[in-house]
Amino acid sequence: MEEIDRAIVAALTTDGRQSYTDLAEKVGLSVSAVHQRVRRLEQRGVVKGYTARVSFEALDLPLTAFVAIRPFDPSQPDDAPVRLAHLPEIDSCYSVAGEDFYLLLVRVAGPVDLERVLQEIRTSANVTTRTTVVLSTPYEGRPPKISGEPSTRQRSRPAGETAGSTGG
Amino acid sequence: MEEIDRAIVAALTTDGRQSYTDLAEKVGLSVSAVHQRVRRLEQRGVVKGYTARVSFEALDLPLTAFVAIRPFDPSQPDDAPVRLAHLPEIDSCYSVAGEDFYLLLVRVAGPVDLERVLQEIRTSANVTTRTTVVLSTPYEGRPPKISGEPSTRQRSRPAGETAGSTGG
DNA sequence: GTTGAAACTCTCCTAAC
DNA sequence: GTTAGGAGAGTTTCAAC
Repeated sequence: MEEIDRAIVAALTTDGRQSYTDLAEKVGLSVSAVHQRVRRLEQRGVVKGYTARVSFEALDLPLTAFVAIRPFDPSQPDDAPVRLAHLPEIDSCYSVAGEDFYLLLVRVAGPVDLERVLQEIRTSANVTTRTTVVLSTPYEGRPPKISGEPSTRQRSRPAGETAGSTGG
Repeated sequence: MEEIDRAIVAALTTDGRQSYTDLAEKVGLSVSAVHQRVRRLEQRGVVKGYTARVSFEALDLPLTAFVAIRPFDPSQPDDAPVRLAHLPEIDSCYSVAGEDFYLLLVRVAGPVDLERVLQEIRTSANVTTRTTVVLSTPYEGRPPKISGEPSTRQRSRPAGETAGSTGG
């Protein structure tokens, strides 16, 4: 992807609601050009959507924790993500390498809710849990690398080949 | 916080760029009323900003990993977050309870970059690392609980007392 | 705290270069 | 890629309830 597109994405990650006028000024293009690039980024799925950054403390969810889970019976079908999807306290679910199967990020009001959610996780997905409580969050969800020129970066597919493109 | 404000926050978390017209229709208020509530939520810091949700694969950052760090010398001043802030590959930094001091979420292009970032983390903050590679992400950054009525939720401070309020 | 209307800005499309 | 124009929609403020 081009450098100017990365700059647009970085700007939209910092402020997803800024006007195309501001965006155009930041990346040094006209409003029309920026508008067209943003539409293309959205169509290509590079920009998947927009969301508000919220204060979880203000939402009465001051306690964050990571919950590593592994199944009681590893031979059973592994559908923990779908079995846990109904729990609104789970912010994110990562399938991970290592001893654990999944790593969950949960946000609750306090220890009492955490205990309840852990019980619900265990019973819903038939798993054991190992919980790491977050004490503070120095930073979270920072904008991705603005990066002008990739130097040491390896590629996952041969150069010149693009996924899903047949020439149109 | 009121139920209607929570509904607004939930809607903005799902789509941070929707118009006040749509927002008003969803929560059953007029456009002006919704607009005023959103402004108050922003001023109170409940809504801290807006950001684009991006595809890290499309940004050539397909490899996500959790990096748990702990210092070589625990007696040294603990300023790892600031010493690591210059690394754009670090998405989030959590101070955690347990054996480790911090848990980092990093996003890179591949194993080669991961190795480089790990070395930079170790040298920048004088820490050891234990890395957990993310294989896939079933879901991430889900909207927080919409919640109409808190039942089992405990409070972190006495009812009727609000932080920073002296009567204004 | 809510409503409705007016003024303004921005988005979005079109056309020509 | 750029500039220019313009219709429509959305944002923001204002006065009144």
